Amino acid sequence: MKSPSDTEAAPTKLALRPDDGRLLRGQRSRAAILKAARELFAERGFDRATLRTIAERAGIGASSIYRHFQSKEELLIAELLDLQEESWRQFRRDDQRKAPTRERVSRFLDCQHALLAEDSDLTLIALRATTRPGARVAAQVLSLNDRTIGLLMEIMQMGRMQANLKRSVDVLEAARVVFNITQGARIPWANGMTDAESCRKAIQTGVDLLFGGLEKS
Amino acid sequence: MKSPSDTEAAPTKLALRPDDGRLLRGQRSRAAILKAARELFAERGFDRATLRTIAERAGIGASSIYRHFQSKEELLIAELLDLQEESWRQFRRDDQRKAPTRERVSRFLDCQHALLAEDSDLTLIALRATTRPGARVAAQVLSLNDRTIGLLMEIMQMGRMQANLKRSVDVLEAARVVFNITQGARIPWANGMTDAESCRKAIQTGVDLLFGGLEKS
DNA sequence: TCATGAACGCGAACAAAGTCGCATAATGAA
DNA sequence: TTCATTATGCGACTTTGTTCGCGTTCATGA
Repeated sequence: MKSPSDTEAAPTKLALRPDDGRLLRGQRSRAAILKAARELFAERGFDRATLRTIAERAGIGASSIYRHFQSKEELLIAELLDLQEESWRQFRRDDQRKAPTRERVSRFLDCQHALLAEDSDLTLIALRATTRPGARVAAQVLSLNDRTIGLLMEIMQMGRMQANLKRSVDVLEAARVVFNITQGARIPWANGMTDAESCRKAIQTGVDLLFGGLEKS
Repeated sequence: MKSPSDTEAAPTKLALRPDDGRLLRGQRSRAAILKAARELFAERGFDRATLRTIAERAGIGASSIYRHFQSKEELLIAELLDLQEESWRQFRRDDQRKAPTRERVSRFLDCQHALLAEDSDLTLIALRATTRPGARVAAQVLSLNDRTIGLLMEIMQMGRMQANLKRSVDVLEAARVVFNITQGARIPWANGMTDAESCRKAIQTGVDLLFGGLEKS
């Protein structure tokens, strides 16, 4: 399910149309574009899939894509949003809220990894999008990241309450660190320097390190 | 018929020319390009600085740039390489090898931050470069990252030896985590979501968390 | 019925990175 | 000198994401 723009900073739209009308045509097009894009991204990878090719397969003109998306990257990001939702759903489905925090975090990351590991372009383009300050994709990815961090924070906050973690821990910062560990570990993987499994292990090792700490106590 | 000497041992140059000749012209051009590029990047930012503008200011043709660099991004990366060296030099200049590991790491990161904080494009484009698998820029940045990680590892290894850190710590992984913390913290900053000082604090907080660990002992 | 306005679609055009084939210049060998 | 070689330079061209202006469709309100 998606409702990406709840409040559109609305300049007060003068006349809202009911959900039916010529919007249907638009929705069909949007779906066709996304389908074609996902296929072509899977076949050739993001950079080799041309907007003109995508448009052709979707049966519309290339420039029409911009009626529905603001940039090529947004085509992939739309997919990433869906995938993240899915991974969170999977996590929640059999999450043991009373399990040790470290374990819960670990499972959360594994769920995410399992879905991302199927398509390195998702990671890559999301990262690239964050190097476009001001663009909508950048904001989208950044806000997606914030949601991920929020979920991690939630888990860790619960652990802190249950005296599972140190009282002094700043859960927001801790969640950020965990998130950064995953992001960092995925870069070499997305560049083909390591395989998905090494990436997963790197993430888990990093999390273990963070939980245990480095200093002698 | 032709190019019989194109065996596979590429590194062996078939016909070495002395260091002087028309190479001088090339070196001058290369320097002029870099100078023009740095100026224009500073004036307008990376994305708004056009290769043709850079070429014009450097007094050569746009396509000639590709005799010296493989991509626009490489123009910035060259600068980043210099800057990193400089930051390491600064760190070493008054590094106290006997100081607590946490402090040394902290200082290392501050040195790095001080130089990077002056130009967010450096961070941004370096990150973007890592989303171009196969490109030379990607390899350059990745290898630069590895060097940074190596230095961090060196510091932490020393700490481990001096019983400053837990024996069980995997210093390579720990160094990676520290590095990832810095990378992750810089993304919101480069996107204008936070200022340089918040970025610095985020890094330091993250490192503190990592050193102390999350779990109750 | 007809004007209105909004969402959609399209081809042409633009911008800018990157490629190609050829020209030039400098060097050493014959 | 002359020739071969090689680094450098360049303008025309290609590619590709994106913009623009104009046309089309269609629900609504008078």
